[in-house]
Amino acid sequence: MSKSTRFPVAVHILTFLSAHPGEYVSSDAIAKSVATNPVAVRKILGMLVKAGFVSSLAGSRGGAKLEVDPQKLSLLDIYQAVEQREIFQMHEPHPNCPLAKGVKTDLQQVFDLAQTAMERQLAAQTLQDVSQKAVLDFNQAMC
Amino acid sequence: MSKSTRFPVAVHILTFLSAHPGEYVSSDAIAKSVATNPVAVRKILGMLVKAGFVSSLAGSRGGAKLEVDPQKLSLLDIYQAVEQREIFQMHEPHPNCPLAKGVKTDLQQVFDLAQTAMERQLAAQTLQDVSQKAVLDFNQAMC
DNA sequence: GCATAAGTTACAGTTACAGTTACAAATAAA
DNA sequence: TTTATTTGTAACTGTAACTGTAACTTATGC
Repeated sequence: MSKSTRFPVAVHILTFLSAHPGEYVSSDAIAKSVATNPVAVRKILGMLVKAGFVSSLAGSRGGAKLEVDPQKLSLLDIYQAVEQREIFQMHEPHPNCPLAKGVKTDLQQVFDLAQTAMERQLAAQTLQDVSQKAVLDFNQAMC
Repeated sequence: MSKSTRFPVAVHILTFLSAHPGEYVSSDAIAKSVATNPVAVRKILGMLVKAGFVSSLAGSRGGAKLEVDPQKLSLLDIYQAVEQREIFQMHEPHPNCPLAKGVKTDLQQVFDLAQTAMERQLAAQTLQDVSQKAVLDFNQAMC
């Protein structure tokens, strides 16, 4: 796979916003910390706005602002907002082969179990958990 | 991600082999059941040979043969043989930003926990578990 | 009006996967 | 020994996704 880094970038963005509570932060400022370009940041910010985690304001002195409590935002929430895909993807086996049918059914069940186990771990962590230390460090020495 | 279907295809291949114990099966026959082409099957078979799960024989009446007990081969074994990638990939944030550093460290830990939880589910299932029913169906009605 | 900034679209570059073709090497069977 | 079969591998193509860049529109504050 050419893998997406949308999920870690989204967490990074939200952490950045949580370090500036109540302020509108520009995609340009965020892009510097993430080490990417403002358009990439805005694309992901758009998904976070759709999910209701962030609000944005166009124009001078505009930007993005965190709209939820970092303690109440789980990593699973973030993951599902920006990365809706499932980990495993089934292939499309021969439709008339009974062996293929059996494999498909059983494997899909295992895939679901594995995905759920993974998601349970993400659900157990909040944005606060992963951003608290980072924000403290940040406030002592800005980028 | 453009996602790989190597893992489910590998399970399918191994199930097919387990339905023909002691026989050498050609990549062509397997390809028909998987609904792909023989070269794709041989590529994955090559990984399974490297992992020691399968042996192969070139030439007339050659093919691939299962070399392990389906009850002792976990889905995690198969997954790791054909799909070495990690689910989540970190981005490369600004090296001098303390906020970025903190996020990176904490997120990596969460990624590891989530990946481990997923792998534990795969480790709990054997090839036998997912192939048993399929093989029975298959022996009643071949593809 | 002007500067700033989000939002969107379009395009190029990169990477990964899947499928196909081709061919050398190995092996069994005639 | 010759022939047919089959693996193993390399090369190439097409497709899809992600990233980065540029250009443009829209919205807002000064």
